[in-house]
Amino acid sequence: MAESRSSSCAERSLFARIQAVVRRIPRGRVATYGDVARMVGLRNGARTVGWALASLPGARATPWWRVIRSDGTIAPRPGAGEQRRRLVREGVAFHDGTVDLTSHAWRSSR
DNA sequence: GGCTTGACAGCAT
DNA sequence: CATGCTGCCAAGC
Repeated sequence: MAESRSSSCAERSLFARIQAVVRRIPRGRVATYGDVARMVGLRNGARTVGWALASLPGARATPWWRVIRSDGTIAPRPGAGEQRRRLVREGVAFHDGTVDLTSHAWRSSR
């Protein structure tokens, strides 16, 4: 295989791919960084996903707030409070500051 | 070219 | 249950 990881038919930057995946998350559901990473083709690129979301130009229509940690907690970053507020507003149930992934973990059909 | 940083995940202590 | 270290991927300097 000549292709390494990039330079393929759909040469979309990880940036665009990650955004696309995050946009696919239905309202009232959440996904973890590791899950999103796998959806874009990375096995352990959870950090890469964080990098992409952190680099978001302006969020636009990217529901970054639907992306949380694998523990069901929210990253300790400025705006985490708002993130939790948005999730709650969408119908996500929090349990002692933790999202109930058992009920809200979004499973993409790959 | 290589080192550092970053919205992480998983395992060991 | 809390803390620490390592592994992985990409961008910035």
